Amino acid sequence: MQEFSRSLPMMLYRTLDVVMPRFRRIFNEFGLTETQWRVLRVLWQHEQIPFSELADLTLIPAPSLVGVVDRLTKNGLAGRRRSDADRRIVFVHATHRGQALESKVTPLVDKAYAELRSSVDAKSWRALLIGLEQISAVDDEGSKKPAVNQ
Amino acid sequence: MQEFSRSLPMMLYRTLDVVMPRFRRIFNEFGLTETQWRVLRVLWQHEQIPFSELADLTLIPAPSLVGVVDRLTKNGLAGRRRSDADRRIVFVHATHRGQALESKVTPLVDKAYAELRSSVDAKSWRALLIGLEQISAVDDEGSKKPAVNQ
DNA sequence: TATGAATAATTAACATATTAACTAAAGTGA
DNA sequence: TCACTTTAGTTAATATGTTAATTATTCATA
Repeated sequence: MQEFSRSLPMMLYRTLDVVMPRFRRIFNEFGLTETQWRVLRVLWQHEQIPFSELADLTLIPAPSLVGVVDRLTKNGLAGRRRSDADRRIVFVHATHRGQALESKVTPLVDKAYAELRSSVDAKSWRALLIGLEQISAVDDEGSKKPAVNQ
Repeated sequence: MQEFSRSLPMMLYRTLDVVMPRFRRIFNEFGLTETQWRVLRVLWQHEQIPFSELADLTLIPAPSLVGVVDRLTKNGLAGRRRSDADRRIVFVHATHRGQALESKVTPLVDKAYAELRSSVDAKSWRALLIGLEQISAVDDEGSKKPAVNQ
């Protein structure tokens, strides 16, 4: 695998290590973890959303998401309602307090994101996102779960 | 932050979600976790290495690495020796059993890596790595720890 | 309509991440 | 040499990730 530290996985991890701390500092100011913020970020654009869709959109594995929603609920930021049509489905939603956070956190996050983006030239930035898009479109032959668009 | 699912962090996480499962399946065949493999991968090229350097090269935070080395030690794959020159420093090394794994795991990992790489055209692959390199060179103004090259 | 397959969410067991605090050892200067 | 600071590794508390198994429903169909 060539230079280990230059392998794709290590480059991805290193990039996250450089990029995320600035965002986590913001989240922590509001008593949120990064994962909790990802959940709220999605809830803010959905009146309510099935648990499994929430897992897909946040990229949080379902077993982890159970605990995340538990803690958001305990902190009064989110809640659950079981579907009447299909009682297996659980809808998750943001409470008023959860919704109120959006206007406070979002500006700071947007600002940090703009700063990050401006620290790299536009062409490289675009090339990077396109490259990530391509790789993440590669499907894993060995995994059991078929791709969504299959 | 534009389309949330197209933001850089989410694209990075999604890419890892697509890329890593194929490798983890290999590691698991040998009773290794991904993190344990990253440690061994580095130990295989160092007779012994200071704990803090191991943390830097594997990108594993020190508090996590303590437990990882503990478990590798318990499984007879690695060990610790405290430095005589500076008794604060702990050297980590692979045992014979740990070293023996290299020739068994590496071919499978190399093969999976080659397959992944061949699933994307060479130009995009290079652009991607260059983009990651640039972003990971951006230093975080707010973080306490100064960059190594400062 | 009873029954086996499929689905959604959860639980369980273990490993790792995050942040802060702590201990032991070494370096520093009065 | 003593008090102060720094460094390396570790511990602690909490949150999340990974895999496999479980529970409750719903589906499909004989």
